Amino acid sequence: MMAEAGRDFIRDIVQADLDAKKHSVIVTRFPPEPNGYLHIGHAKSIGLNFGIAQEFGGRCNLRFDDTNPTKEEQEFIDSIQADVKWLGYDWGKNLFFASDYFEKLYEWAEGLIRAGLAYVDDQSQEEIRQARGSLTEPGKNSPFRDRSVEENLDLFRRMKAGEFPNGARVLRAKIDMASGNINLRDPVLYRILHAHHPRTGDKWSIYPSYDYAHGQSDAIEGVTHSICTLEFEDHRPLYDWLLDKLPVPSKPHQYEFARLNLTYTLLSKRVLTELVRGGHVAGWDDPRMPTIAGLRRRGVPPAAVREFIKRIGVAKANSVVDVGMLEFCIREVLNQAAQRRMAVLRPLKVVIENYPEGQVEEIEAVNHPEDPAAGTRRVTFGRELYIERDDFMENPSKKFFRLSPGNEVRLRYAYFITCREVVKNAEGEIVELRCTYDPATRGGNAPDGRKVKATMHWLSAAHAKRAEIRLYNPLFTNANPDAANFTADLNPRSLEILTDARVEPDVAAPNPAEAMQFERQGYFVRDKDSTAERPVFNRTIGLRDTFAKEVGKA
RNA sequence: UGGGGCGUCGCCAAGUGGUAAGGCAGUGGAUUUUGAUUCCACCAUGCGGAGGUUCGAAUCCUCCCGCCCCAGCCA
Repeated sequence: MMAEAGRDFIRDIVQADLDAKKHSVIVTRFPPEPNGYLHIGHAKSIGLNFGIAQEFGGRCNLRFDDTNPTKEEQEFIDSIQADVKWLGYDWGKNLFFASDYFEKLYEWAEGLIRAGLAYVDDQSQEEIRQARGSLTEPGKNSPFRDRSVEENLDLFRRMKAGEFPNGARVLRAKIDMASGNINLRDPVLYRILHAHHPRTGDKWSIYPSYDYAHGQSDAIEGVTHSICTLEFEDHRPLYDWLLDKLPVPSKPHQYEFARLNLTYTLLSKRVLTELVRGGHVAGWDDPRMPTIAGLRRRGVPPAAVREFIKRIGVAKANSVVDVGMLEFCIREVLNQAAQRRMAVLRPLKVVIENYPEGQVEEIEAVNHPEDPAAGTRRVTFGRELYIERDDFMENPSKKFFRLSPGNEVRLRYAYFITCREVVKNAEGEIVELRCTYDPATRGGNAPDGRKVKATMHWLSAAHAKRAEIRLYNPLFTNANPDAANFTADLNPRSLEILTDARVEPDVAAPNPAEAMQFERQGYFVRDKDSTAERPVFNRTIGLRDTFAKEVGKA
């Protein structure tokens, strides 16, 4: 049932390299910058990198790309590790930081200067930008491009010593200001940043750029296949140039794949950060967020995320995956794993008129219809019950075969009941149903073989526990939300809170099973906001609902 | 209009010259004490377009069209 380990162009390359004996062991790495929480897009990269390491008997390093202290925080370093672990991946002892290599990177930079391949540029940021040219025009050489090695070395050392303010100078690679590839127009290797780094503190006042740090870090770690997203394709010539000029211990190769996009979802770090900062969601782990923390709190099992990652594949074409694909994977995993319980989200009282007042009985219910090993439990039946408001229609449409006046239905595991009377309040709202039951149908089958078209869930009014249930809908109303103006596409009904729901008593206990299916409703998990007197449940995902679809058509 | 990529079913995605995998969605049906699950069937004479090469082309060639990325001292 679970898909086989996928095959894709990157795995094909890895296999070919192995066949050609280019490497004895495959080394990959997942290199997040600790400037935010991980989201499902990162899960694709994690699944690819750790997956390849597993499948080909290699290893995958977790390396933090912490080269910009102005954006990075310990909180993110911690959350990222927790999220990768939760997804089910293990980097073992291979936890690294680009900042571990600052000393070596600096040494190599001096080497570049000595070789006449790098220079200190005194131009302002604006001047550098102007001189870079445009997409169609070549750039101009910096007036400082031909400084002597001695002067460059002196200046670079003083940059390191903290003698100059932020932005005063940069170290640039001397490549080609006329290159059609703008990344090769003397890219910045080091910038002055008087900033506190979460790991190196105030030791450094210059920091390497991504382009300078990344490939060299890969080389130091012996990474064989450095896998990143498409936007770095243009950086590969620079990646290779540096590896070629520097005395690195190994020669990694960079490969690029298309990042994940999902319908009704935005995955840019900028948008996610604004969603949190702007109070549009309750935090990085808000169950509506596409973050790993959000999915976890929502009740999505890690196996479902892994399954999803396998199913969507890896390619170079930009694409937008239907979020329905993720939902399918969640249901697939949960259907097998989740124990069944009954919960009434929007209660409607039912009084069984011919059931003896004060009488109560215990009825056996199975915990999982396809897994006898999950066992059974007892639910209490009595004269006063709650059923789902949606399960009753006073004037039923032709396709509605749940409860309606005069109609007989089955209460799951219990009895057949027939609706005899609808009780309304002064406003005309239905407040109670008077029904009768057939004692001969105990357990849910009629001895005379008579059939019923609907089976409904229910709860004893006296025994059910009150609970808060949170229903989640897509954060955006637009299948392809506008990242530049995302607030316009925000779904005002992304969160619906039901405060008067009822659940079986045991699910309200402090330590219920991880995920549960509330029968005929969907999959739910207990939320961390729960208290002893008020348990809270998140709806992870609803069940497939072809009836709702039918109603929608009409 | 410089450079780098990408275009195969509504959505993902295999395919690498021998006559279009698979999954999701959808549709029809069977089973069902969850309108769930499960099961079965259907769902691209067609591979962005036009030419060409070939016995044979999604795969090779030419031209064209469309989309994405790059002008941070972000990653």
